[in-house]
Amino acid sequence: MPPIKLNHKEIVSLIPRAPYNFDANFHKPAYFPTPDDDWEEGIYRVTMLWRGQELGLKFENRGTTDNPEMEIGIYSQNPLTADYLDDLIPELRWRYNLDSDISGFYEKYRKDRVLGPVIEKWKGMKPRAAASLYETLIIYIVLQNATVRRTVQMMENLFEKFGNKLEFDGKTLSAYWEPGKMEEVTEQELRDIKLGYRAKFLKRITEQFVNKEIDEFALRKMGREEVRTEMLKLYGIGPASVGYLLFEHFYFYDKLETIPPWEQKIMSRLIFNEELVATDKILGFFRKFEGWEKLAFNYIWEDVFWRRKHEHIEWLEKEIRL
DNA sequence: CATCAGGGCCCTG
DNA sequence: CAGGGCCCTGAT
Repeated sequence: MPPIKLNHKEIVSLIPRAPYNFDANFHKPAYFPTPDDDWEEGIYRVTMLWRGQELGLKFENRGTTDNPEMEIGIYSQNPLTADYLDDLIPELRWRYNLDSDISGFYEKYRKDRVLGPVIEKWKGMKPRAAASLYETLIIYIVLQNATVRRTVQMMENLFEKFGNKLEFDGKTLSAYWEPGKMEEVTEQELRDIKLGYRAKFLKRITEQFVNKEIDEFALRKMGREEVRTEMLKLYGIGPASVGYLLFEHFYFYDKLETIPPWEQKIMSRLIFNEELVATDKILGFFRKFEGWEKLAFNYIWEDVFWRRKHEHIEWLEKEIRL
């Protein structure tokens, strides 16, 4: 299938709440790569499926961390109406976390021995959902019990089978699909593209979205515990996936409760300079960042993956299993 | 060659 | 609440 050309373009300008670090928010070096987006300094391109339309988005940095501004090129196959755009903008503000206020975090921990320097370096960095809840759940399912290479393989197979390719601004990127498209296939067809036992999880979750049993917009208004309870009802979503969802998708910055083994190894090195420290001890370290435990964890985490881009860190390479 | 664990989760006893 | 099984892949 040749790519769909998105020849119409609208431009909007948005001002995030300061501080907002453009590159640290659009590019997350700790994530495995997916074919739906593309980053270079100051420019981020991504596809988006919104209200039945396939879009190409090009974000360009037009400001600074303390005085942030961005221009967004919105590419589409057919012209977009003013109503459509009015509805899209708030969604972009949510997905790229333009509005949440993290100034309290900086005021409190600016002088912290461990966190202070990292905050200084990455001021204005936040988690961002980027994708819809359905799309994010697919990612968490294929992450489970798999190495990065295998996760990448599964995502590629999924995009190949269900997604379209969109061409805009000289690039071709893959787009996600409506749940209905995956609903049509059998579990066996999903197994055929090497999803293994995860095929059942995806089928069941897809069904729940097709039947409109999950309302992402209602979830965004709920409190943390309520969201946790709702997400745990999803077949194939357990405590580890929920831990990521709460922070990365629903922007709860507090309550660090569990540390998966992989993160435990890396945090042991970063904080205690030891090979392996008990999770209780690591949790104890983060307890002092009350109300911001997850965000504190995330700053230290993202920092080492950014460093990895231009610095060889031997022990880290061993932990990143491809 | 066979065996095993991996950015988990479900189900059973 | 502990432990087996699960898809597939690369490491040993």
